[in-house]
Amino acid sequence: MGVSTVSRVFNKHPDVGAETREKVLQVAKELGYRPNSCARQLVRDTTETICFVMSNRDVISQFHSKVLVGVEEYAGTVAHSVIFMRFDYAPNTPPEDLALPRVLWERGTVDGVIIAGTNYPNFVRVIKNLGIPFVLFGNNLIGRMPVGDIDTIWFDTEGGCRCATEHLLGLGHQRVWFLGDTRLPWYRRCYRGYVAAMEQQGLKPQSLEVDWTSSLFECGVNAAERVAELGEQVTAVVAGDDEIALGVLTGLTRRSIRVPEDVSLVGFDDIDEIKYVHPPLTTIRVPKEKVGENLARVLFDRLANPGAPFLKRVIPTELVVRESTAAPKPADTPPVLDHIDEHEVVSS
Amino acid sequence: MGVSTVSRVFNKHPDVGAETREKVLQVAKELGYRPNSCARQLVRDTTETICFVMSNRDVISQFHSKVLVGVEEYAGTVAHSVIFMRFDYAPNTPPEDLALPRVLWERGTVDGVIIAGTNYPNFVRVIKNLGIPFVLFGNNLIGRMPVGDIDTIWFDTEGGCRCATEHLLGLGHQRVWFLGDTRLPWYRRCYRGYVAAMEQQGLKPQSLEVDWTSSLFECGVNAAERVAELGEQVTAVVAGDDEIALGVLTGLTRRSIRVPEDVSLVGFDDIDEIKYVHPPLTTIRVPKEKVGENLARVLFDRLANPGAPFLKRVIPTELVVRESTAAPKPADTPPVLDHIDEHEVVSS
DNA sequence: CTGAAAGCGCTTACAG
DNA sequence: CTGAAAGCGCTTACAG
Repeated sequence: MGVSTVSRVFNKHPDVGAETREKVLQVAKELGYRPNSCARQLVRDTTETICFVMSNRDVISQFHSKVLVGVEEYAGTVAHSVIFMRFDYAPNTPPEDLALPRVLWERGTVDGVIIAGTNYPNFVRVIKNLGIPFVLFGNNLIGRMPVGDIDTIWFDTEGGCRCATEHLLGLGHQRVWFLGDTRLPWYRRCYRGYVAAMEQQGLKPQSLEVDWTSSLFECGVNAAERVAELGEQVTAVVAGDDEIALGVLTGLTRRSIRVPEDVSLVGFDDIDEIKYVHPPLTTIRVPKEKVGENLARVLFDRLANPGAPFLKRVIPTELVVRESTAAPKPADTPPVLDHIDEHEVVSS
Repeated sequence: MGVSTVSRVFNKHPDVGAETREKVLQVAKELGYRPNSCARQLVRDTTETICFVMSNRDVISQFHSKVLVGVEEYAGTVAHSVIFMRFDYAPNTPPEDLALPRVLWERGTVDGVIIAGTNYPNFVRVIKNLGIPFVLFGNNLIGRMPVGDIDTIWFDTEGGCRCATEHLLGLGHQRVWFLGDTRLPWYRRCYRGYVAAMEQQGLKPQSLEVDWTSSLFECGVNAAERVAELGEQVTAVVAGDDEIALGVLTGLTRRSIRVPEDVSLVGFDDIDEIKYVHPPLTTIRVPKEKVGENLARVLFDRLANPGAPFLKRVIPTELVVRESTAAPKPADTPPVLDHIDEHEVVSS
């Protein structure tokens, strides 16, 4: 019984005699034989593995958890495993000085890489120059970088935020403010969507100014103070993400400003937590697993077809209306006093 | 320039001439040579990889996110990558029928595996019988299984819950109820800790009965109804985990039962969300990254020393007092009416 | 349908 | 200090 026959049996090669096959399987079972994938990978020049790198993050956010699951799931359908790896680097390190982790630097470990987390052009360039097939999660890229010669997956921040703003305008709001750190590209995109919706209605876009050095939640809490100061000038706020919105909600609640009776509030992301708060937040849902699935799909497409044109794929986002948004109160109606009853009415 | 010299240079072998080394590095750079780890692994009979399997879970919980990070971090220190893999199986499948994923079944893919997620004895047995080095995260194991011949890592549920209960008793509570689905082993351990603390004080342990078929959050909400019915008979509740506690908090708030003024509440886990709620929950902190680190550490110890005695390591948990627990109100004092002011006092 | 042989890209004794 | 040679466990033409 030659070794090549055993190989054929285990690779389900068609032309091998039925009884030979049985015998091989039989003997293999008795001997506890299990093929060595490393040897196979060496000769076939494929690693059956991709790498999911999460750059510059200490924790796996809920978003990244779900993206990772989406990636793992899709990879499974094409018989690939996924290595999860964190990787920290400085934005300013010149590409030639950037020390890559072994998994990426060496050959024979991964067929391709998905670049997630927060990224900067230097790292992306290194991977590109090395010739490793990859796809980049675009939303959290910081810094100028042409994306014409790479594959990127995005979710639609601008469209989502525009939609959120339009939802508020549709409810009759006019004094809608934006809250987000517009120095960061993802909040800037968010802001653009907000501005587009406002200007469409001839309304003036306005941004709540806060100090962005604390945690997002705390910044939200602080922003609530600004909202309190502005009083009647703000009837709704569009937050750059749910964590900020959660802070705003907490800050407003502490000041007895009611959501949505006094101020409507909308977040972005649709993290699970916003179901636990009172009231549950209206938000823009990002299809996180789908982002992961697309990252993987595009990577495997690239692997299968290295010469194909590069892709920039944008995944649509979706408005989820919950209980934190309502029509603004008519200016001359006195506020309802009973908090609990008021809310029961709204949520029914 | 022989291939063995190149190998020596890249493996930092000491006895290689300085100028030879330089030349090799020089030429390697010019040619863009990068070693193939797959070939190295084949000859060295090590994969430089471990597998983190998360069994029977659709999503990566916050707990598992952090455990995974802990694992990845430790693995990095010993130059190993970690493959993240979900794996679903039925509890009742006989071990011999359990179809293992390739990564585990074949040789040469991983040196060892960390079994996390929710597990049953059948899968653990298969891995054990296959002879793959592994360590099991014990807390979410369901079903009877001797752990004398395997390595397990646990966090201390019973001690934590006992500590939480003692905290309440120390505040003067007597009518402390437990809430958790005691058909599941982790809540049962929690319950045991609660019972131990109660009985120590000569108090009768009592468990809130609810239907456990909905989500944990919903079950908590429903339990709040029972609390409302019981009225003065319950001054504090010990929840089996934070998600349940969050449900209880929401349910109580909807019924205008104040936490902690009317009822004290303590959770278990210390998930991030409980900082966003009002009041922030007292809970038992599980050191999640440390659980991950220990899973990895014990696995690599096992790899280094296959004959060592098997280990059951229990990671201590820790009480975190926040604002959801306070002394019970004196029976004859009328309840304070102003919700906001009352809370400001408590939280200061 | 089956087996002997070459070869994947390394590492590691073994000579020199 | 350096190189030729064997070998890791497979796959895949190539003969038969």
